[in-house]
Formats: sequence, structure tokens, C-alpha cells
Amino acid sequence: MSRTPHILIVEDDREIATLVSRFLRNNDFRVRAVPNGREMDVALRDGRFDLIVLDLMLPGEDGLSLCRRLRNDGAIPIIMLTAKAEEIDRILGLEMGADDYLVKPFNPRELLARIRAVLRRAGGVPAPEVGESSLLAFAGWRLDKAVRRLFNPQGERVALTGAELDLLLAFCERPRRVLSRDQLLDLTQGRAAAPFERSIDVLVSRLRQKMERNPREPELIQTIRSGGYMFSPEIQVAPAMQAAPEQPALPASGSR
Amino acid sequence: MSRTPHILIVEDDREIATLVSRFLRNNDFRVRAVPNGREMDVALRDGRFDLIVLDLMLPGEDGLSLCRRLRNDGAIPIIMLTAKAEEIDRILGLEMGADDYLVKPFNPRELLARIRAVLRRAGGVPAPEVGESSLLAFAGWRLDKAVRRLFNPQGERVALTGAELDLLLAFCERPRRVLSRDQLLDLTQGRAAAPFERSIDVLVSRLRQKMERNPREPELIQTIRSGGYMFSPEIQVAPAMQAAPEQPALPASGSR
DNA sequence: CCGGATTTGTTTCCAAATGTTTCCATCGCC
DNA sequence: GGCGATGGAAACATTTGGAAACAAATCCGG
Repeated sequence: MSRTPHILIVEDDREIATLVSRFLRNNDFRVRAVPNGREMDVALRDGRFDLIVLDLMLPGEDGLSLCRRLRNDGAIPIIMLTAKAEEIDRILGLEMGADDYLVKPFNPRELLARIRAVLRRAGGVPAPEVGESSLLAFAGWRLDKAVRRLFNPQGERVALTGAELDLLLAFCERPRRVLSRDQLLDLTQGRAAAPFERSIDVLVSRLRQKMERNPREPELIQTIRSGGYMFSPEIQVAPAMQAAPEQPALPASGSR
Repeated sequence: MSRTPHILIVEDDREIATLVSRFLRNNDFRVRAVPNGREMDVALRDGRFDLIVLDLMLPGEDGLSLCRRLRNDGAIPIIMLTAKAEEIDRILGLEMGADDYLVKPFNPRELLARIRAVLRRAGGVPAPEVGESSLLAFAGWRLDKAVRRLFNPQGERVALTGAELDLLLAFCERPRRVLSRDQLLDLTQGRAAAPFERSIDVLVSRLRQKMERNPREPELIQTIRSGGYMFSPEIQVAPAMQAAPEQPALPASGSR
């Protein structure tokens, strides 16, 4: 995928943070740097990241704790930075689950190399995470992430194109929040919006055509004027998909 | 993996070799050190090792070549040692498949830490650590890696050509992830894709013809537009192959 | 080592999917 | 009501992947 990997750096030392950020940017990564765990949470809510570089020593919640938390809810790769070589043992002993680590002071090239290695190992894009339970439900609809299929409240299959489904997934991962076109584009395609880009609008429109009872009066995807869009229903994570009684996909109601 | 891990060191510098060996032994590993690739092959024939520490620069066959060979016949974890930092890029660029690497001169503690990390990663993860059991199962299908045979949910043999089977195996080892054509080509043939290469597409198509209920609406192999493909089903590693009632291979349903 | 069968890769064509542009209705504000 | 900004919709252009046909490579039995 053409998408540039997005790195999140959690590091309170301003100097290191800027240095590393700049270096990584020069090497074709998109970078966001935050100084502590709380900011990290905010950043994670807003965007999708491919890898986190995490300082061990942080003000507030410390790196180890953050690492453990991250591990719990997702498989996002982590590289730890530690100040002293002796701490390595501690880290490993605790099995906190980072994918790699680096001892300060380190050579940026080394970090770059390890980031590339971890990303490669992770198998490329952590794309629309197909977590454990691949089945989501909202407002009567069901969405199977593994097979990328959508079923309406009547249980009929509704055919979505790939981009439509990606967008719906992005919405599902951040429901009931206003998402700017820019965020949505980042979430679905990992790129920033060009000045007059309208593709998200078009996609929302097509989704509405297929999903809304009355596309003029959307119930699922709300337009937030000059803000973006918001996905209103509440999302449930369903346990597992029983072999669905094979039903022919609706021909996506006379679109085009 | 309750037994003490067994490490094989391939390193021609006698001094380093003994130093490292002693250090690792002091830290609860069993260690065997050999000076070159030939000896390595002998050692591998004799014993079972959990991890190989491989020097890049070796007399005779060099580390990269050895690494590639090792990767071909097994999943044994490898840590590379390189003399210069600049070589890292080369290593990574070549995608030779080491699990980690270390730049000389290194601190033995560092090596120890990385060995532990790699072992943990390799052993702990419920990953498709398909080492022993050669029988995989997914969505009702069964795939015997040892004899390279595939059986459909009805228990009938489905004949796959070699390339098709390789591709299926690659998918099975990385299920539910978006794999680019390039990655797939690398995984199946160890080569990079040429600019307009379409061979993976064709292969996917042929696999679908043989495996999907309705190739137009794939349930197993999803197309991720401008991203690659994703293998949807969950993989189980089956215990052992009961002597399957030998059945003639289906003639792969009138294809071609 | 030969000739045919099979497998694998390449090319081409085509339909579907996606993005872009443009026009227009609507909204909010004055 | 008028006006600029904003988003919806339709038309259009471009990109992408599936399928078929073809060509090259490999296998296999003699």
C-alpha cells in the first residue's frame, strides 16, 4: 500500500523528540510527537498509527504501564526507549511486550532501522484491525470485518465496495464523535486531504444511499456542518459469526 | 518450551565466540559454537536449536546466504551480528529475514536481552508457529503441509499446483492481514515484484476458482483494493492427521 | 534428449471501483 | 431576501483488479 507509515513518539525530552521527529520525517514517515501518556491517548483516539516509540521514563503514567495498556487493546507495534542498559533486563523480565527497544543514547539511523524492521515483521499495514471478534453490530446492522461483509437489519447482505467498507469501519472505530474529512481520509487511506478534496463526501453519500432509510434524513451518518461527519449509532461487539445462511447479496439497489 | 533453550553460535572469531558462549551459559542457555557455515549444517543435523546467532562476515559461505538458506527450510529464529552500522541498511534492504541483529562491538548483556526477546516472540505468541503439526485447518478445509495436500470441507482432495499451494501456505501463515502482492511474492518465491507483475493476481484467481463457493464473492481470500489480499478465515492447527480415507484428487473442477 | 502435457507467468481487454469536477440546493448569517 | 460558504449529487475521468488468451517454462515418460 502506498500509505506512508504513521509513527507516534511518546517522549518528554523535547530535544530528543524534535530530533527524532525530524529525522523520521526526512525518511518518509509521518510523525506525531507527544510528551506523556495522556496526550498519547488523545492522539490514538484521533488517528491511526502504525507504530509507537515509547520512552520508558515519563512524567505521569510511566512507559511500562502504557506499554502494557497498549498491548491489551491492540497489536500496535511498540519500540521502547530506555535510558540505561541495566533497565533492559527489567523490561524483559517484566515481559511487557514491546516489539523492540533501544538504549539511549542511540543513533537515529539505528532507530530508523529498527522501526523498519518491526514494521516489516508486523506484516505491513495493521490495516483495519481484524481483532479477535470480527463481528460488529449497530442499529440492527451487522458488519463482519474478516470477510468484509455487511448485513442489514433484515439479515440481507448489502454489497459495499472496498472504500465504502473502509469508511464504515473507520466510523465504527470512532462512533459518536465528530470526524473531520481529514481524519477520515487518514483513517481510511493514511493520507492527508488535498485542498479541495471531496472524495470523503462522495463516499459518505454513496454509503448513505446504501444504508440510510432516507438518505436525505440520515440516521446513521450525520453531517456536521463545517466540522465533518459523525456516526451516531452505538456499536456492539458481537461474539462470533455463526455460519450465515448464505444469502445472495442485494444488488446494491440500482446504484449506477 | 520448558527445556533450557539451545543456542547455536556461528562466528569465526574465536575470542568473541568463547566470550559469548560463556556468558550465555552463565545465563541458563545451552550453547554450541561453530566457526562457519559447513559446521553449522553439521550441528543442525545433530541437534535441535532454538535460535541461531549468525555472524554476517564468515569464511566460506557468508552470513546472508546462510540466513536465506535457513529461512527456506525452517522457522528457526536468527540474530545477525554485523561489524558495521552501515551494513544494517543492506541487511534490511535485502529482507533476508533475520529476526534481529546487533552491531559489533556489542555488550553481551545486550545480546542476552535480544535473544530472550526473540525467543519470547517466537515461542510465546499463539502465532502460526506451525513447526510441529503439519496439519492446518480453516473454515472446514484441511491442509496438510507435510504432503502438500488440500481437502475441502467434504473431505475430498482438491488438487493444487505447487505455486497455488505455496500461496495458500503464505496466506495461512499470516491470516487476517492485508498482504501486498509484493509481500506475497516475497513469501512464496523470495523475489520482489516487477513493475507490472500480475502473477499473484492470476494465482489468487486460480485459487479462488478451486476453493471459493462463488469466486465472484470470495469468502476466503478478500481483495483489498490498492492494498493486496487478505486471508479471512481463522486458522486452527490441528493435532494430527488421522489417516485420511484416500480419495482421488478432484480434477479441480473443469478449470481450464 | 525428445515431444507432449502441465504449470506458471505475461499480456490484453474490460468492468468495476474510486476519485475529480462541476453544478446546484441549502444553510447560516447579515 | 441576498450572499457566501458548504455539502449533495451527477457526470466524468482515472485507476485497479478479474478473466481470458497466450506464451514460456517445467515436468515427465520414454
